[in-house]
Amino acid sequence: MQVKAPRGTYDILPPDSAKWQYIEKIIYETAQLFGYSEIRTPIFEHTELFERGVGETTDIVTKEMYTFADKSDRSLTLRPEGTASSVRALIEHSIYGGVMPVKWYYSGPMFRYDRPQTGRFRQFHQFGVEVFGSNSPYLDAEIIMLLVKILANLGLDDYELHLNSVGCPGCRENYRQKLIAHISPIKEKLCTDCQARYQKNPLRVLDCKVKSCQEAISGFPYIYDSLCDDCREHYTKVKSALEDNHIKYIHDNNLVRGLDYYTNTAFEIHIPQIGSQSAVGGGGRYNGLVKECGGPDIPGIGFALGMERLLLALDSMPGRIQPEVKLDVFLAVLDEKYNSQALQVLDRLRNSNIKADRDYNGRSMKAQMKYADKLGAQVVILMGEDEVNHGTFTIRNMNSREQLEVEAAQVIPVIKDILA
RNA sequence: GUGGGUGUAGCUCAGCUGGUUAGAGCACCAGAUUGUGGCUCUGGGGGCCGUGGGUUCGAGUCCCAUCAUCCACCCCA
Repeated sequence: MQVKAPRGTYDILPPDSAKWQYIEKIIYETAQLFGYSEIRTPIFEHTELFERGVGETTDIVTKEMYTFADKSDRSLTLRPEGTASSVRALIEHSIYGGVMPVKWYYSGPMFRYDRPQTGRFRQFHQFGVEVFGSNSPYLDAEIIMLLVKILANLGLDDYELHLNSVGCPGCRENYRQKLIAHISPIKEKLCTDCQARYQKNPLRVLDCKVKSCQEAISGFPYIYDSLCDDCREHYTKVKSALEDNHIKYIHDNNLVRGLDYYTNTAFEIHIPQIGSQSAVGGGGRYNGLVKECGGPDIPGIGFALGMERLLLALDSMPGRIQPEVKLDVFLAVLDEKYNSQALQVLDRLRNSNIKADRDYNGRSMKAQMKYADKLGAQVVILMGEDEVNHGTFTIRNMNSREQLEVEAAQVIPVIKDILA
């Protein structure tokens, strides 16, 4: 049996690869406009990093990691997300000793052993940003503005921005107690998952998708009401900054992030029309994470975008992108004795920044014309006995069907004129 | 990890209640007189009918398993 790509992985081939290049370019340029610089970290890390950084009780760590032992029996893990590596790099290179805040972006494949589904793969791609060294609520607002700007530049405007604050560890403990107190009396009404987890992490019950749980918890206290003065003030400033900048958001009391390290501001972007995996991006503040990973006590905030989901969203909104890699010039070589000479002609065209190609499979002239048409060539250059003898080339405009014979030296200007 | 759907040419699919050399459209290649594309016509190449078992005189068609894929749950980006 032939070998296929492993479950949950896939190949990105033309013409789809052009779509990827298109959205990557827009995203990187937007991030750079906001003052971010790129980092590239390893695709695998010590398993311990993710256990510490992502949280040992999370689903990601407990059941979704690609963990393996190398030949020296080190336990390594294919990265399931990008924040932990960023934090590790920040600490390892003592970046916090320099100018703060540090604004980074990254992009690349992530790995999670999940059941594949629409918008969910085992190897998927994320773009993310991280900022270290500032606790300003206006930075929270700016990072959300970056996220919104990226979506706008991609032509995506039909989305929902959900916002909440999960407070600091103090608020959370306070809230946890309140929640447990409220859930305990009616725990029989909850699904088995929630019954199992409400003691340890009652926050998870809030965004449980089971209807009966949602019904059971209606009227329950919100974390917003348990925020301490500092956290409440922080959240209020974030909201008003967004309002001042005309960013529409939905305060979502049920939004709690799945990763343990989040504090204060949490946000998610949803595009419902792409299916049940509607979260295109999400992030928040993680003020305790750097310290937790062995660094100094400095705050951080970031978000990640799911590239596959962005593509799904763009595909669901027709006409958003149609990047075509068309050929400028096709060189039809009418006699094989000019094969080598033809390469020189192509070289000259390409040196003038003209996208040019030719046939290598011995096609007839007619077949070469068809081939040129399929490649989307705007111009065909004919190179046959007549032309070579006269020191000229015949240039055919494929759109107007006009043809003219020009001196060798005039070929590039004439073609540039047609392409312009 | 749970539930359901689907696996026939590169792609989209047809193949009636099991019956002889497995089809269509699109795509690909070649022709329709001399060195000319998009339309049309003609011809051609290409399928261990996902894989492995089983039932049967006979299986693309029925049964089981397995793998893959899709949809949803779960989780998340």
